[in-house]
Amino acid sequence: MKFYIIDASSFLFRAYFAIRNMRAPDGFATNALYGFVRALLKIQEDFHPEHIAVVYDAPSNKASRQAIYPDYKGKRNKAPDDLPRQIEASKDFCDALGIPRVAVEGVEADDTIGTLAKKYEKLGYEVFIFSSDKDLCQLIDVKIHCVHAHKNNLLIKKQEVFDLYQVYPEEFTTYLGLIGDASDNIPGVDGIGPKKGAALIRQYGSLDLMPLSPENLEIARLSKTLATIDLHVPLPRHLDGCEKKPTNNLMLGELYQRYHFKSLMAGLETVPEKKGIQKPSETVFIHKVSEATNNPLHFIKGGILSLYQGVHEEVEGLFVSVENQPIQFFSKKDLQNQTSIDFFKQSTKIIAFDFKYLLHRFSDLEFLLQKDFFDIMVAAYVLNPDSSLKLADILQEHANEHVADQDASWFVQTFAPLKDLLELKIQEANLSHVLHKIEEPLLKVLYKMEKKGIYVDTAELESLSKDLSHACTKLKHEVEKELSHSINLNSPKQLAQALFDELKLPAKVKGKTGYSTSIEVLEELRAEHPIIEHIIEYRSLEKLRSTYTTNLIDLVDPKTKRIHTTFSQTTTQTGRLASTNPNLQNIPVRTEIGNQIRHAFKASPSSKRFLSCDYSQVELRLLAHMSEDPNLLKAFRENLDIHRYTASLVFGLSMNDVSDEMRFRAKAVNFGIIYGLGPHGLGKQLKIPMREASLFIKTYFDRYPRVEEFLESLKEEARKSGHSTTLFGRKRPIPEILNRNAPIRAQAERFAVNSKIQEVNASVAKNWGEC
DNA sequence: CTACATACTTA
DNA sequence: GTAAGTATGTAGA
Repeated sequence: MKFYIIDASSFLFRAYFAIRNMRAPDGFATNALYGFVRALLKIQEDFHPEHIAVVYDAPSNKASRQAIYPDYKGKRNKAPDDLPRQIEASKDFCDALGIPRVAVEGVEADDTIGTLAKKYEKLGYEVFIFSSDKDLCQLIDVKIHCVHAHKNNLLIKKQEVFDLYQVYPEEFTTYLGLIGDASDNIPGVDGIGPKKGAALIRQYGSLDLMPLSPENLEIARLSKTLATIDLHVPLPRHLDGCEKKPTNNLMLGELYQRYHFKSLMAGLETVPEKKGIQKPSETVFIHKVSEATNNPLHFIKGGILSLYQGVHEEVEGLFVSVENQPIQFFSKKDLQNQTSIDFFKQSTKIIAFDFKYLLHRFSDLEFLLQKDFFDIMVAAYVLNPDSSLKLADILQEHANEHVADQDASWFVQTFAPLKDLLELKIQEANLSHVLHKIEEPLLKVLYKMEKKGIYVDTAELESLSKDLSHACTKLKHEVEKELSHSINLNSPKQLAQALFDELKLPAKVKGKTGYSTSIEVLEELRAEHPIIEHIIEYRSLEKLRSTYTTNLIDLVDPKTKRIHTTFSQTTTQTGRLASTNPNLQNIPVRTEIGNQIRHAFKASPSSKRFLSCDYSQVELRLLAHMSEDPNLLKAFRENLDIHRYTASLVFGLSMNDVSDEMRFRAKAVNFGIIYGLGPHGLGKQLKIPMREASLFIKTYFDRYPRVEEFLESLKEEARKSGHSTTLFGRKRPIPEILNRNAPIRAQAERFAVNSKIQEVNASVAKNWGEC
């Protein structure tokens, strides 16, 4: 037996903000109403509930929470003017659809929902609560679940709550007590957010055991009380049933008419037909058929398989299209059976969208990596790194097909013709080498790297994390002592107020939201006040702590005890890779503590060596190669210190006479050149006047004349063709190169200069064997 | 909740 | 002054 509870305000509020400008002919706003009705219809269609209730707020002005904390729900009281009428109207729709409504006088919906859920749980029902209010997570129990209707009916059980928040449902009120809840105006403890809150609960369990100041403990307790749902609301006796009654079609039709819901009106009688690609007549469900018969699969000999990952009838799996065959669907479980595996083994070629991700998700099919494959996402990226890589957009752009629907079986049958189109365009654009010789071999390597993961010594990170925590707390206290009040140093807003309003330090740089407190600004203020030093140190340490210790530890896979990053092959404008979850490309290295973090990456206990390799000055070497500048070539041929050498040329001294300051400046120019930097930028970087910087750059080009010519040729090429091209033919559109607005044009020129150098670098790194 | 801004990390 | 990603806070939908 299942019982469904719907949180009316959650749906109404959400729709109110999500849908714009919807009105009935008489001017009555209908945006929230429409979204709400759509949601009810969808729930009805998806779940066919027999026992169900829609719950409404009915708080009086003396609601109990306001008695405790006058500001409670302060923000929510500013409900928009045209919402209350829609809330009232929504009740008519419930009645027309035969769905019981529940509202208890003087009681908020949360409390009514909680009481109802517990009551029906006791009666032996499995309870599903539809709401996007996270407060309700505290109700989740073995037989009570929440459903996120806006996230494809995502079911939230105990474990999901933990996955989302790192706390269990029974700890949820404590959690809210700590972190607060902005939408309900529950204050929470200052400076404690989801991460800290969860960590405190993991470490100490209850509020009383936590190291909170008496003041904060008081706030946390009060907040917890406010966030706790009352499970003993007096329910009216007639609620015993909560049975769904038949829909009153006549009444529903009238309501649709009144509010002008034309699209829904159509739904009363017939289902509208879809346009575009013909929907396949049939999807064969392997998991159903294979149980019933012995020969379920549409076998192939040497066929091309199109694969697309998706969800069908609430089962995750793979849609497979073979020429002239019905679409076949394999659930994850199906893929473990040998007959299925044999089916895939017979194929000769695979067409997929994001093949690397697909293989991670269906690792039983890992062997497909050995086959000839074509990845639609990667191909579209090679053609144009700037365009959208969503499948629907690719179809639109390259095949002029409108597939707005997210129906996976529609997508998968477009793969074969789409592949032919993309392949043709790639040949025309001379990009076959990039796709087939660089990106496709790389995809396999990346898959293996991600799967293998990298070992990291978590004990070392834990210990660093503790040290950093202590150091940060101490620095924070020092700052608070000076200011004589508490402050959240992570808040630029609070910091700016303290520095520029309270301490009256000179504010210079302004951003969109107020005065900047960036590192450059703070460096300037160093001498002005002793706390600046503390703030600078806090900043860098807190960054290391939050991003590179705690977060990194969380990302160690419990099964493999290693970190498995995801490399994105299709993100950057220049052909570089990007790394996420975590980003392993920006592990600290510059500072002492940064280095300690990097050293936690080491040989795993079961291996002997950890090998680290790096190209030295690869971009400057490429610049030397492509420009053929004699001086730059000489420097690399003779293996000189390139920055020192540049300084000796620019300052007209022997290498031995170059001072550290001179080398520093030359280094800035060497790097700056690669980024297309001009006098303004160099001046800012080196803190010298623009005139001086300008002269500096001029001298630089005098000594490296072919470099100047080369950079100019890059801009010229972009002006002529509208894009940057590399040695291998990879292209990046640079449309603004002829823009009449000088700053925009200048930026486009910088893109043109940098893109080629960075692109060749990326291609060399991606596949040195082919270069 | 989502999107943006700020600040910081790397090559 | 190019190319990225993440944590955090904040405002507006």
